[in-house]
Amino acid sequence: MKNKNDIKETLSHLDIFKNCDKQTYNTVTAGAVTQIFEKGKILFVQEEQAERYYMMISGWVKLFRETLDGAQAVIDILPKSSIFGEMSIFNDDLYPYSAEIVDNAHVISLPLATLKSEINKNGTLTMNMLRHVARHNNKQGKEIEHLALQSAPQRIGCFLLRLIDQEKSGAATLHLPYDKTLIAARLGMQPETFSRALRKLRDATDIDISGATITIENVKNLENYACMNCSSGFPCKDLKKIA
Amino acid sequence: MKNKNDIKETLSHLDIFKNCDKQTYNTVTAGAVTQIFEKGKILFVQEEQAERYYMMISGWVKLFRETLDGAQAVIDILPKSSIFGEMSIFNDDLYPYSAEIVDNAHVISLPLATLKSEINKNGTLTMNMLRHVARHNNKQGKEIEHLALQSAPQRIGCFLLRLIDQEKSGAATLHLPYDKTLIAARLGMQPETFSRALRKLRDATDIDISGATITIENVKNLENYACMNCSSGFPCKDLKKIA
DNA sequence: CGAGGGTTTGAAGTGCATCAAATAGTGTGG
DNA sequence: CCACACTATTTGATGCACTTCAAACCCTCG
Repeated sequence: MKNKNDIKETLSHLDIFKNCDKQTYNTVTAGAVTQIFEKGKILFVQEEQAERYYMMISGWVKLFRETLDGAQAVIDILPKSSIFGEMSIFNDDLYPYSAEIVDNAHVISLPLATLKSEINKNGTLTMNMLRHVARHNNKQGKEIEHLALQSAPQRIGCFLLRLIDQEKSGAATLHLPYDKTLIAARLGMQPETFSRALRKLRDATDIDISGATITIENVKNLENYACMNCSSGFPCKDLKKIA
Repeated sequence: MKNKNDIKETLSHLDIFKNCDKQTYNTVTAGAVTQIFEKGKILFVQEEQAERYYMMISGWVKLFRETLDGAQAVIDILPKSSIFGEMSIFNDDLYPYSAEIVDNAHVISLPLATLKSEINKNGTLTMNMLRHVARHNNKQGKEIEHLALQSAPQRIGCFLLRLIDQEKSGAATLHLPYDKTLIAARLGMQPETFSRALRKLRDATDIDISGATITIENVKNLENYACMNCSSGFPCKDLKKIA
């Protein structure tokens, strides 16, 4: 359990609060509360009146939209230290997507109203929001490109590359975060396609797969394969930086 | 030919300059010049050092990115009163895409440097940029959804709906702006696919096609077909609002 | 051990891309 | 005004990638 000071400490690392003066910071974080949610919990649904925005401390959330015929588009699956729901202030105060916890999670939520009113008053905060939104923009741009130009195995490769932390030239081991069906949805493909595409990727790049654990001996190899028809040069650099 | 006052007048309608004080406005628009370009003119290429941003007065520009293997992804094709290149200030001052005139055009260009420095000083301008970027975000989000969930005929239908100005329930006539090959690229499909998909759309929705002129007797019909698996309800409302 | 969800595999279908060629349109110079 | 050249658009045939439907296989957990 976190107390008030812990919460403030955690929040202070967020991009959008960088360099903010004490006063503003205190105002904006005033209504913060932490909560624990289990897998399956729906935090909010799209088009609902937006009251609060959220920050992940641990666990994973799925952001998605549903179409009239019931199909679901997974927009993103966010790890810890990501924030979401904050874009509602530019969307007539309606959530632009739904959010569901997909792995037991610890989150902080904050009121949108104070953020919104402070943005109108405080220059630094506004600049931070601007930078934040602009980055998000870049990320989405890449996403569009990937959907249009990459094959299923390449999209998986790109996804794996973004999971690798260190920039080591040698081998890397990682294990997949949430379940494979979800990853498939995140990458816009069917579970079956994911399974087959992963095998194809293995055959093409000498990565090793055992269950949810993947070992990549030669990262460069994977980069060559995955980033071949991506415009942003090799390691999709911009995508990794962004929460 | 526009003189200095005409230019300022034109620019004052831009979203990003809304409500700005005289002082700021004059500073930011100081280096504005208008130019006329012919079809085929490349204004700038991706990753190039960004010095200026642009506003279309007439004609069309194509924004695109090229991948390592030479494939081209058309990001957007913008009509008059759109601005572009301005996002470079959040992209390390490099243009995030290339821009090519696709129809003889009249444009105003402005220096990025002043915009950037003013944004740091002026609250209203910053807020405007923020709103601008946030809208762009919404638009891109929809774009991703469309790529993932809509069929080729549906994407064309959606494109047509966005071209219809009036919200009349009856018939609507419109003619396609730039050539069909470009529309196909904009929608992420091959020209052949476009041609076939357009026929399929015609068969499904009773629209009438003769050359570049399209008559839609029953708009609701088209909406039903095109927006069926789109999450943003019927007439893709948000997309239309944005330049 | 047995139930149930996640994952893989197989077979068949669909949609879009690609290659190739015919056709329609457009602008040119004679 | 016509013939030619050139480009846009359409049409056909074929192939590949991903989806869909179905069934088997795991694996975990009660």
